[in-house]
Amino acid sequence: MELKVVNDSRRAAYARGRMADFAARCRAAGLPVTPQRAAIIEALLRATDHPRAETICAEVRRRHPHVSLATVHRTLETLCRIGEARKVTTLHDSARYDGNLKPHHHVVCVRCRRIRDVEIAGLDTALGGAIRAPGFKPLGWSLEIQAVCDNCANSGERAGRSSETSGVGKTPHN
Amino acid sequence: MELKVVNDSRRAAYARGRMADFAARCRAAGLPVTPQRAAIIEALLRATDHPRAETICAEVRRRHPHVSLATVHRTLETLCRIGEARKVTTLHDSARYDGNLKPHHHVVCVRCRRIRDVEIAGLDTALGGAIRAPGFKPLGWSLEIQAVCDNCANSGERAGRSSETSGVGKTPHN
DNA sequence: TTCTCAGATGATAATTATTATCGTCCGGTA
DNA sequence: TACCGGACGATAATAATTATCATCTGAGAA
Ligand SMILES: [Mn+2]
Ligand SMILES: [Mn+2]
Ligand SMILES: [Zn+2]
Ligand SMILES: [Zn+2]
Repeated sequence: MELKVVNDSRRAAYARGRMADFAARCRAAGLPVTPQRAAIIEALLRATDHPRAETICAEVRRRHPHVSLATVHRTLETLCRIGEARKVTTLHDSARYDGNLKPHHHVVCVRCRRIRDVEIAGLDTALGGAIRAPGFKPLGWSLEIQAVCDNCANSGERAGRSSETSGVGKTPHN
Repeated sequence: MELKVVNDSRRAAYARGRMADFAARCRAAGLPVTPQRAAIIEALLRATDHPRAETICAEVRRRHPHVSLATVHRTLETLCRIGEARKVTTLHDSARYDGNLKPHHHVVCVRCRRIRDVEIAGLDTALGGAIRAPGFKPLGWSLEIQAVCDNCANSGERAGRSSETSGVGKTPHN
């Protein structure tokens, strides 16, 4: 299993491609194309470090000093909803603790935020030899499986917060 | 690669074992053994769903109605620091967004919270066939590698928040 | 082009989670 | 049993996010 840190040099081309049809994709999603939205996706695509709302806001304000931080928050969630961005941190709202010290991984229900332990035989052994990220000293790793639990699947209701749709797509990984 | 949801039935025995030497391990870490600490670790070990501070507080208050929520927060962080618990959510403090829609994973510096993209050839293919968690409909997954970046390793300073030590251990996974 | 309006934005208040402060209390040791 | 440093409870402060609401604007209709 080969690990490599993604090369920044390809980002520019990727970003340009994404910006090219951004307006069209907005309209396809039924959203007006506002200058704020364009500036925000542009800043997000330019960033290589998975920025927070406030960082993006600061970046956007260099050209559009009037934009509100609330708009940046709202827009980022909107971009996640229409699949133009994703949230790296699916469980950032409140800290969750674990008393189980044995190596294991987690499956998370994106609706009710239930978290259950899972063991994946062979994964840790396979990764153990492969994790050599240049520029970083690895300490450990954890796999999070995003899912919908049977409870939530049956009852159409949402027990969790608003972020069900953000960050997780249909395709493997997000 | 075989995935299985961890059986609850083994939890009771595990919890009993952990409680047995909890006092000793506290003293070994130089911490007084207070009734609050015992009650909190007990509640955490009893829980199977990776509770939040407030949930644990509610549970603890059934027997000790006087405990403060602040103490529960403090104690959970302390337990993480001495390795009696861990935080499932290493990046819960503020949301981080990603414009890169291509399947990839992340390496996170536990000090400055820098997040970089990594690609791990073969991982997604290997997991794709294996992810069948009973009770859950999987939507996707993501691997987070905890690490210390070279910047932080050199400068002994901490640029990030307090949670460097919590949640991540020396051993693979955490 | 001008008109119209649903929805977007900005300003700001409210909410939520967490951490800091500080006076009092107590576990551990002599 | 008396002492002391750290832990606790109460509460204030902070940080991130979300809600509210008056105003503005993108985009289709005329
Ligand atoms: Mn767990
Ligand atoms: Mn990424
Ligand atoms: Zn659920
Ligand atoms: Zn760092």
